[in-house]
Amino acid sequence: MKLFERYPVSLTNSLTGKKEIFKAITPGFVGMYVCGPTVYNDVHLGNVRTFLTFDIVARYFRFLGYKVRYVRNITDVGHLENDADAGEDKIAKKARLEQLEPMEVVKYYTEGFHEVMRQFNILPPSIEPSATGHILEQINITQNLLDKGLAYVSNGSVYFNVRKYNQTHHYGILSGRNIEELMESGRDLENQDEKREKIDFALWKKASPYHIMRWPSPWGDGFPGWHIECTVMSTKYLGETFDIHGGGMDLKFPHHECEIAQGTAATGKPPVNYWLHSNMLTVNGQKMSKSLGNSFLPRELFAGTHPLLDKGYGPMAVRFFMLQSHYSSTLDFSNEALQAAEKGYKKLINALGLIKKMEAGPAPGKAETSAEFVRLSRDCYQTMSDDFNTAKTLAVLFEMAARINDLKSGNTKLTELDGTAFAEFKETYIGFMEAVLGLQEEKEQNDGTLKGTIDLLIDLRKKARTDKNFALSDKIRDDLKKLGIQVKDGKDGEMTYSFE
RNA sequence: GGUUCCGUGGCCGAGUGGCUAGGCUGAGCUCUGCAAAAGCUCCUACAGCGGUUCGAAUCCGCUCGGAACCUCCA
Repeated sequence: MKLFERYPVSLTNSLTGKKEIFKAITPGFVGMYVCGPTVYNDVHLGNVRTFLTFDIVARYFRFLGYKVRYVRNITDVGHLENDADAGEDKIAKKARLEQLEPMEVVKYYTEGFHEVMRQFNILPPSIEPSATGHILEQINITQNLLDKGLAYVSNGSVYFNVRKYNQTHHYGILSGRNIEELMESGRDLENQDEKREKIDFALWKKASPYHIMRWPSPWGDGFPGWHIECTVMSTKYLGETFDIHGGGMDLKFPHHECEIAQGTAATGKPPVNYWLHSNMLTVNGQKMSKSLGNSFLPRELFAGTHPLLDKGYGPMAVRFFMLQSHYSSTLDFSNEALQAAEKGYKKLINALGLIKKMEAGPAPGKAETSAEFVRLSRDCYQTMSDDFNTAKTLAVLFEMAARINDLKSGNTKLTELDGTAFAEFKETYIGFMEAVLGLQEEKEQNDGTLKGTIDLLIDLRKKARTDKNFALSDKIRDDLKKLGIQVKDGKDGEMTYSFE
């Protein structure tokens, strides 16, 4: 029996607002699309949270034995400033401001994005398509929608006819809106006389003579609208209907709503079975965003240079911090919370190091103790299968860590466990820590010289303790502590150390 | 104004009808030459008011407070 049959995953589908049992379109396979970054600027921590959420989703599905095709795009054209149809292209604007080729902007920030993903141990997707690499497909689907009468050409641009679509489908199905309300509440924007209705959105935009990003099309030189790229790239690599579409909560409307409308209009089928939305990272209760000026850059966080931080935090501590809450809840970012997370993270990592070195004997062990270890192992699967509840899973891992420390200190003897129970426990703890949650040891910044020097001091301290020269042994320990190296005395004279 | 969500112990945060979440902090104990680490114990909460129910943090209503979306945003 496959793991995913034993621990079926339930997830909250934004489309229905309910928790549903996940059923793959093709048994054993998962197709997932996630809206990636627009590469016109540095990614901040709020962005990281979303990509972390779906990293966990992909990792867990794989861990359960699914074959996952995870597509996450790079938006390198078409994402407009201010308003989806009247503003300036974000990439083009940045390129103009910095006097760069658009592709220079794109390359620079794409690499920056990848570097940040690596630092947080967020695994790369299976396919990372870019919008500019799919101009033809975007033109084709736009033509398709025109042919079906669901789009219209206006002054060299092409717009999706929302009202027409709404006659046979529900525009607003995802965000719980109806077009009458939208017509009333939407803001009146300038330069929109090209559109028949203000809720219509651009599939293709005509390029002004000065616009630097442009492609020829049946409607003249121009560039694709924002929403269409995701429809094109998701269906191209995952099929007309695929399993999961993810993204940040703030993309639910209008972006994902438009994707549903376009996709459904083009193929006659709903594009996605399960919509997943990750909630926002907040600072003092407010959404972290570039426009509000309250965003943190990863490098500010690592170095501790942001005014709101007392010190720097490693990417793994931050990863742990984010995993302590459920992806569907907002998470408030604060110095205190981060400090607490750092300590908790170290506890789990310490236990990870310990259990890796432990081996159980073939002894039959005590039934009661063995049963508890097995129960904890299964709880990990149960909590993760319950809508990827990483917070609950961490709670189980903390219990497991306590048991590991018991084994280390001898409170529980390894011989009390039967071999299979211990093996399952060990495999589960390591698997959930590393493969599922992606928590690993922070990269040590020390080299061989430092390590050798510390080992020498430790040897001297051992000698001093054997000689009962506690003044000297304490001095070595205290002075190392001042340098940020914590020496711990174990039983039978062994010593370990860790960096703080 | 419309749509949606949230308000949990000193702090962060799970939890959607009955059973200890967990982490951090603080106090105590055990272990230790002393520490650290670790284990154990304690501090035990659900914004307010009303209702449903044998029973509610969990369902319903109202009030107060906060947030997101309706404009680019992960």
